[in-house]
Amino acid sequence: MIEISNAELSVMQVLWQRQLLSANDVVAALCNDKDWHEKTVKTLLNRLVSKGALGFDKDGRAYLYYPLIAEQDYQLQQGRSFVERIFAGRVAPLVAGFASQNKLNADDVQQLKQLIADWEQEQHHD
Amino acid sequence: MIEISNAELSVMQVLWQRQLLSANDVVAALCNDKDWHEKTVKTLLNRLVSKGALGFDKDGRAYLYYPLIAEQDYQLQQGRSFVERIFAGRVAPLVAGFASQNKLNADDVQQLKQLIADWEQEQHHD
DNA sequence: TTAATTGTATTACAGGTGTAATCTATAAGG
DNA sequence: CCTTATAGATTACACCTGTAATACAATTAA
Repeated sequence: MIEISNAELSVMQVLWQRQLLSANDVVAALCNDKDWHEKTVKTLLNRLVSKGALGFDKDGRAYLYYPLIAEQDYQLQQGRSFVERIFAGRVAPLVAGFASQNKLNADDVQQLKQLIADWEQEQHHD
Repeated sequence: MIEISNAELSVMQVLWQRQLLSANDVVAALCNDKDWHEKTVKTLLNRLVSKGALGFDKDGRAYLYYPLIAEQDYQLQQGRSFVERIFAGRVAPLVAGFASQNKLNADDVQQLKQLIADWEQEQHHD
């Protein structure tokens, strides 16, 4: 499994949102929030290419980067391994934590209800 | 915020389960599953003490270790920061991932329903 | 009382990470 | 053509982490 570090993840997130960006595009997108040097971002791009997380097409001298792994896949894999490590594999206690900190909103609850409904439907139809 | 590494976390988990264990107790508890050298576990104990995650009482020449941070606090903090990083702060998509991989069981669903009921109760009583 | 054992403390060392600076090759400008 | 700016490639460097080995101190055994 490809391991993506924290700083690298920020770069991936830019490219998950809009693909085929040049290094400078990525720098521009990131340096709004982050206070990173251009060289830092280029290092991260390089490392991500080495790791097989990004590919690129050449556009003259510059590269246009794109993700080689889908954000959803990454989220699934990370979610599973995180919940495994920290919550012994049970997701409900994590949600309980959010609830206890008032970090659930109506949207979340709506989505959760739908998930539960679907799950029960699935059970029933077995 | 205290940062606890992966290997260190395994040590913390032993001490969250039973406090006031000697280094050898921790080694014994861990070396059932993990294939770690005794020295490795002692290094981890040391690092955790340095980080302020563990304290100890002396028992003669040996130390008896105990956690200085509660597992629940750690879980809350990690849960929030993980969901923030990977899921833009929304917990429902993480649960959706579990559902999609058939990693929800009846217990989880029961707990989630209860959380939702409590949440709605809370809303209603505002 | 000296030697062996056993706890903790210190040191080791390679690979990953955050955070760049420098090198090198090429395209663009004069 | 020659110089400069600029793209990616290579190198840097300190700190963290996984994974111990070695050093030191005190207790126990002989």
